[in-house]
Amino acid sequence: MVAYGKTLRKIRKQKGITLKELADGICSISFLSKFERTDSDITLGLMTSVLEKLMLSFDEFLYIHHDFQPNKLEQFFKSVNTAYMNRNAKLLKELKNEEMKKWKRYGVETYHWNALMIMMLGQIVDEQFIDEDFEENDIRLLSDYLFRVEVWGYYELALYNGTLLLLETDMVIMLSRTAYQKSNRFKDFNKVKDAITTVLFNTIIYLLGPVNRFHEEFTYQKEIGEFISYLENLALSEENLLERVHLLQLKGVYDIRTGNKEEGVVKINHSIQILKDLQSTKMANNFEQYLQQILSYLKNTQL
Amino acid sequence: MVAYGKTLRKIRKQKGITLKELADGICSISFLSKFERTDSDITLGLMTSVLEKLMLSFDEFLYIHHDFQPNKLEQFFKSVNTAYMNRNAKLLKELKNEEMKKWKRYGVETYHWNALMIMMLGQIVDEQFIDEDFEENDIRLLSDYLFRVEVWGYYELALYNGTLLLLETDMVIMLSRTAYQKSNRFKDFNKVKDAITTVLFNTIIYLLGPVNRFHEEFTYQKEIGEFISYLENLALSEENLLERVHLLQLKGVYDIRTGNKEEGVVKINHSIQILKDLQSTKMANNFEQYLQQILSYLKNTQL
DNA sequence: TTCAAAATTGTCATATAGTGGAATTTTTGA
DNA sequence: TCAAAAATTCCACTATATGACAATTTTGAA
Repeated sequence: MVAYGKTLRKIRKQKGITLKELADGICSISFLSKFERTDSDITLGLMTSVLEKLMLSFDEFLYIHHDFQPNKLEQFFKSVNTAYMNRNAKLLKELKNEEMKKWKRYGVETYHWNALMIMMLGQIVDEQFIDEDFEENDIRLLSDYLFRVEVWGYYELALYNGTLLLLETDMVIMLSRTAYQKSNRFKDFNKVKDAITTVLFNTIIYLLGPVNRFHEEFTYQKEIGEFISYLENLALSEENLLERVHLLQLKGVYDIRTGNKEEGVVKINHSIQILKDLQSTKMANNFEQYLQQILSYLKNTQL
Repeated sequence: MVAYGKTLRKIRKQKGITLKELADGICSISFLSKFERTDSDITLGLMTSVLEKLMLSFDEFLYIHHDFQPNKLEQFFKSVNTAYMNRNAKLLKELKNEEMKKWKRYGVETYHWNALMIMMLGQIVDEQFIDEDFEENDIRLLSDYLFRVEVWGYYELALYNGTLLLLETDMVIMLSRTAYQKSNRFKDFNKVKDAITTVLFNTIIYLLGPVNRFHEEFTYQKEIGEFISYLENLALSEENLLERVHLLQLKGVYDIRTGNKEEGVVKINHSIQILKDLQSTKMANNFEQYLQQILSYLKNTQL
């Protein structure tokens, strides 16, 4: 049994509410007291009523309970992502092993997908990463799962975001389309909406390709247009300035990629200027570096 | 008992997981089946494990359960806010009466605060709004509550945001300071962080005062500086472009308010330009209107 | 400090959450 | 189409969540 009761008592006291007031109309005083002292667990239905009366959402309650830390799911993706960003292959391996263990213990495939995602990220960090746990058609199984799930939530989106880079182009196009369609009902739920947005941005970046292939012919005009329209649909609200700046930049890259070099450079510089104006220096620098990379590459290939 | 079980079954099926797999290590298969058929409620502890295994947060689960609608708390503030924005006094009155009823029934003060907040908003919409339910020292009780609560969560911040406009200046300064300090631990919890940010912006706007008092002497330089520094602290992350634009605008207003008219106009125009560049037209228009209002007022008072 | 009222805890009865395994239904695949 | 296997439900039983009320502790006003 988890010690949620103590957290409840703490919060109740902080708000200056008595057991009687809180219990009234929901459950008996003595039981609430017992729950708060962790002498008993509580039913989900009762807990719902109690939190409602305290004007607390479940997530806020759990956030406090976990000492102001996000829930386990978010923590998982956060720690994987941090390890990946720091190119920490050892930590990634540990995280992978934990998930493999859970998979073998419970037989629930989700733990398997988690392990797979970590292995795929590990492979980018260190070419020697993949071990006996990885089998050739695992990726196939993973994408089968993603196609099969009828509603994509935060989990599926985060999972896909972690694996997208290593999938085939056709697969990415189909899956990203699926992702958008099957997560659409969450569009007013910020956490999930952000994950969809990330998928769409990553897809566009993937389709534009790495800079050292910018001289090759480009064939994804239609698809990029499609994903941009999804993004505009989603982040329609005027308040999503970050998304709008990012989109402006990517439209610039797209222009360059499709031959409109001058127009593209103008757009990218414009996005950089806005970031500088708002003192978002790091992001501005990243954008600038990327632009320089593109320009110097184009110069070299034209010689 | 609430029919959470059906939602669980739906999600489990969508993810292609069997009762056996999900129950393994958590509870018996037969019980999980019973819960899913709403033949039994479930303990909070068990539900936590189940959701963890499904890679779902409580909020996401409840969001699905409520047919992709936000939780009751958010819905409450949302509906109050919509009614206020639409200047719908009748609807506000209904909402108020509901909260009064709950207050009288349970004796829990939170419902009283809700009713008070609605009455205060109602008073702005319609001067005849306040009725026998409102007593002179109620506002006092409300601010006492806000001072007393040791940790401000989403509820307290939303409540304060709804009442701030009608409080005395000294009270606003103290309460906003309290709000910032006592909600600080939530700074990584987006929903609450947004509420803090709103409080701080509203406080700054409040302290700058209505345009038709811009000729009066200004004495809140120190306080505005304090609240701006809180904001910069909170929304430090480079990604909060909206907050940065908004802050730029308010710094401009501050400049004008303290005599630096030229500098202020430059800042505000800059913020407007950025919004226009990003096609956030409505916001740009609002900023522009506000600027025009200020300028024409200053012109008139100087004649 | 004292004492009554309010708030909380303890005790015991009972309703129901939760288990194990047999029975039934559904799915699979030859 | 039909067994065999897998998944789910049913049923009898146990553990524990929950309620009623008495006992105890805390609060706060005099």
